[in-house]
Amino acid sequence: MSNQDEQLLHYVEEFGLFFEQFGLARTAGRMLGWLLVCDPPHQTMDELMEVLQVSKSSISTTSRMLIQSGLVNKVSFPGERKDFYRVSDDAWVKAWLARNHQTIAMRQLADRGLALLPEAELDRRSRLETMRDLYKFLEEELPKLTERWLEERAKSA
Amino acid sequence: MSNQDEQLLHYVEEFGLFFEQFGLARTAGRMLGWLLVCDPPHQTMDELMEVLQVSKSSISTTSRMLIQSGLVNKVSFPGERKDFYRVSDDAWVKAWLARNHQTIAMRQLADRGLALLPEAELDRRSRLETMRDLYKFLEEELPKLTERWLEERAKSA
DNA sequence: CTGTTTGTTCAGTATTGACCGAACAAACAG
DNA sequence: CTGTTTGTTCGGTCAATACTGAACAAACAG
Repeated sequence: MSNQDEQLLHYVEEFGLFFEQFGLARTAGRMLGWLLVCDPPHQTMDELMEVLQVSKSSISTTSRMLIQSGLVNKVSFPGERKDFYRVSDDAWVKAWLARNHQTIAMRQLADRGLALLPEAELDRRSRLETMRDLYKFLEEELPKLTERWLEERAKSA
Repeated sequence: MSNQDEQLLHYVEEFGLFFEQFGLARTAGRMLGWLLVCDPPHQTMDELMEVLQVSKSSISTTSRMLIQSGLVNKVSFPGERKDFYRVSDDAWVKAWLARNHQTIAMRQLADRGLALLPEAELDRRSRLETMRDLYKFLEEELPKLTERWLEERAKSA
């Protein structure tokens, strides 16, 4: 194994650990990391098993999850029986949009709490209102930011 | 127990489950949820034990973590030996800032990967560049958004 | 100084979930 | 039809971790 491959594998581990912080499975992070640096960009299950040193079943389960979340695509080629996996072109926009959705969920959560507190108890409501106001603001502003990014991206391409 | 208390406890459970999604411990989410709706806003360990039905040691560990993350403050009162816990005034801004920091970490992660790939292999670098470009954009724009929020907040207060 | 209140730390337990190997299913080649 | 390739599903195992109870430490009251 070349020196560069060794460094890349180390990097892939780092990638796995990083995404583990966010509740993603270790293997999912590693697979994503490898698919970002591998050559060619599309890889088979066998190749992933070999590189990441995990079982076929892990690859199967993990890839299904990554595909479900939109970060990875399954690709096929004529005359080739194996499936290939590669990172989605818009993987990171998808990831970013998923986080925007979380802010909506936060605002909704705050609202559900406020619905349980009497209108009259102003002081008691203020904590949840602070929460709701921030996430409401983000709920409105983040899509604009995303839009700006997509435009800027389209221009430079 | 009143009907409202029952609904609130249900809500607190919901809160716990929601934050569990993000890797936060169940109890931490429950505690945060309760501290958002309780009356008065400051609560003792004993009260939290009673309401959340968890051990003293759990409250101790969990509160320390929540204080560490800046979401909760420890408060005391003259002539009162017990400690009180309450949600921090700027808890949600803190939470939001923590997420901004994650985008920085993402950009750095992408850059570390790019450092391992030869300058010449343009195709191979493009995946990581896509990742880095988005998070670079967010790294620059999110602080501006936060700033706007703080100004708006200051005005209406 | 003695006993009580308050909070932290630690060893043990239980639950969750990621991973593996094997059995299975489906598609294809000969 | 038969055997091979490819991928999924499922039961079992192992590791991580949240939680508990008990022992401990620290601060205070009498």
